[in-house]
Amino acid sequence: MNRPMRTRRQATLASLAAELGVSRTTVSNAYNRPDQLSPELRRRVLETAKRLGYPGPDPVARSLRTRKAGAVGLLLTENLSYAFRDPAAIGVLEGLALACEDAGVGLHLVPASPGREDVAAVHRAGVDGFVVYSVPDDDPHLQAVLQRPVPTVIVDQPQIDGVDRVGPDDEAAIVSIANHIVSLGHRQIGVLCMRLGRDRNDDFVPLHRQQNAHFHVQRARLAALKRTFEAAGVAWETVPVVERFEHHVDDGASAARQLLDAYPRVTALICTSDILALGALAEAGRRGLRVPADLTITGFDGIAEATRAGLTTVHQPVLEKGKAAGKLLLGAGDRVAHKVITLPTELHVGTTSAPPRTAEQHWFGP
Amino acid sequence: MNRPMRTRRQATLASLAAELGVSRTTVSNAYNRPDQLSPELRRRVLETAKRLGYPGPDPVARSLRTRKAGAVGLLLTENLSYAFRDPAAIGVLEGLALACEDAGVGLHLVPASPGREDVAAVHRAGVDGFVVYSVPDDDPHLQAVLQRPVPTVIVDQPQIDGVDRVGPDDEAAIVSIANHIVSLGHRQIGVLCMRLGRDRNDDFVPLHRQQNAHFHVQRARLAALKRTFEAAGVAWETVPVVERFEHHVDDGASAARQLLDAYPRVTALICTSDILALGALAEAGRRGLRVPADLTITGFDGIAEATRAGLTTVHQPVLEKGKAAGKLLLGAGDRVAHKVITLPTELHVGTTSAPPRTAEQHWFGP
DNA sequence: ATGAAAGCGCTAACAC
DNA sequence: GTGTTAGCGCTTTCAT
Repeated sequence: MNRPMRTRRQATLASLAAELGVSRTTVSNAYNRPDQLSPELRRRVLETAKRLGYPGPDPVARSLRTRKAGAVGLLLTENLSYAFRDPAAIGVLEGLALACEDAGVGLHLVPASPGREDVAAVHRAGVDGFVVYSVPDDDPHLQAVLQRPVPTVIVDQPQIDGVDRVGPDDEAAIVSIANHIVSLGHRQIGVLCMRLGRDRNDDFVPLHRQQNAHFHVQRARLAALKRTFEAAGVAWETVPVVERFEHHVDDGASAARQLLDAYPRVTALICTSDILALGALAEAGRRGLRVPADLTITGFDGIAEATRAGLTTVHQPVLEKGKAAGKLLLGAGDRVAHKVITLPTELHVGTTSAPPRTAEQHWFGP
Repeated sequence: MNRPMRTRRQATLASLAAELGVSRTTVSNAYNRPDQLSPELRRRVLETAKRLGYPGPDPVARSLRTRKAGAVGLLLTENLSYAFRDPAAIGVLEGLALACEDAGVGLHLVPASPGREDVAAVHRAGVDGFVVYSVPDDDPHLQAVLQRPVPTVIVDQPQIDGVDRVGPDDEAAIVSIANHIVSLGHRQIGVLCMRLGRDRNDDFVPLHRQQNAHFHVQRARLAALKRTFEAAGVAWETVPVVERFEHHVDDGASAARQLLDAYPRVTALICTSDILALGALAEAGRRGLRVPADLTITGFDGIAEATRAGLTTVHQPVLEKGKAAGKLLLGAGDRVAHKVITLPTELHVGTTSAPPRTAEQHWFGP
């Protein structure tokens, strides 16, 4: 296998045409519309191209002319490690990539860490549309995306009027978890949640922060929990909520530790992600708490590892989410009305939830 | 938050300039070289732009002019699910994405499933270079990439003269595993390996297929094993090698089953990836074989789950691999000589390897 | 500090 | 089946 020359693009479509003594159109057709010229001529063109080291039409020039970049951008503001280590995020990425593959278009990951307020990358991306995945509602990159005159689909959050969106039925999902917990009899609960804004707060979350969370999904989940538990007679102000900025299993563990240290009487820990729940599970083990006898723990997402661990959680179809976003975007055409696609979720009751030990057991127990 | 108009790009840099009664240069400068015009004029330009709904310079046109796409392509020929479900591959992807982020360039995933022989996507990608990850040496997409007049870096495989490459010291790695097994005293071994070519062969692997494998890495690993074991007096023709086309834990399990059914006297199973090894581990459990007392199992990669499982394996720095590839590509400039970067690996002896039960134990055992 | 001129490399009408 | 004509929207010397 020998290397082609790596010198600066020497031949262009025009020079090839000149060399051959034909028009540029003909050369262009040789590549793009084989049926528009005689096979013989086409053969000659391609052969000469090879001889001259002409690599075929320049993709950028073609894009300019055709007004199609052949790629969709993916905005994923969280720092990448956050995304690449969350199986749920990877599922979305895979689904989106699958949809792109089907359509034969590339998937362009936009470099946008939370640190760099540098929105230029969004402007520089040669894409026909954007998928935005789970960013806070005040994200400057998102603003920049919405400025671009191309269709956009948001996955999960935020919810923005007039912008296509695909996400799970979050409301129903979290309510199903909450009802499960309530009906088991739990009244002393605690909540572990993911970051609520772009600022770090690895601590308990006061009410106003819960209500002003910049991540719509987390905000909605907390609100739904509040509603459900208050309906069951639990005063939400008494429910401890602990937040973590990072999203690894260890963070779930430390959050659980912080919460249980301060509220040892809690009988159920509701986590807004499986990752956090897996950490909580580990922490429970470390403290000698039996799950679910001593402590009920629930997650959210339904990732494979959670299933293996028997976690009670709500499963959401992440792969489908990504696929749906891709299809929605690629089929956007000149659609007038915008679309919101809501995907179903499903409560999976595992082996980590059970009724709380009764008050008697607590007071007179072993 | 209100939606910008989604109508076809109405304003261009030229029309903006006309509207303002200034030259296009000035408008361009307002965006790209703020120091080249008076703050006052710049303000006017930007404001008018907003009023006219001009979204800023078109990225594709800019790319054509500057001859910089601001993105690197990633060719990942395997079907995406293969890649997105292998933690080692994800590590590479993350590392590469990190490097791109640092440099402020996008990462363009090229749609190229093995099914679609459609190489056009490679031609259509507006990128400044390519990273190719672990493809067979006869991959047509790879050919297409090499045709393009942009720098290319190959990760892992194949090895091609004159093309930059970054990969682990595979040779040393696999030899360290082999020596470990040999020195423990194993002589009855079996091997589980990943796909050796683009054709499916979920079965035992005859010698000629081993030697002609189109995946360089697998070929090299098998060759190194052969060498090492023959030096220890094991005739390689007697060593069963089972191949799997897919690469999930279940595939490792079924491969182990196939091998152990036919060769029950095997005392050590060498797997060319941790995923396969995890499957083998599961299968061993299913058969009531104790690991490592009854059966030694080793992996390759050092993924997190393997570490948790205590697997004896060779760890390779996947994140670094991706980062190195990105840096190499982005720093390529007009370098003359090509580079090969070899990353160190490390044998991690876990709890899945031990000396074999002696012949006596085999024959007169319980 | 601003403008005029000259393409970057290609494709799409439309004519022949 | 092949060529002619016109840009796509922008940046960049080089003048002024």
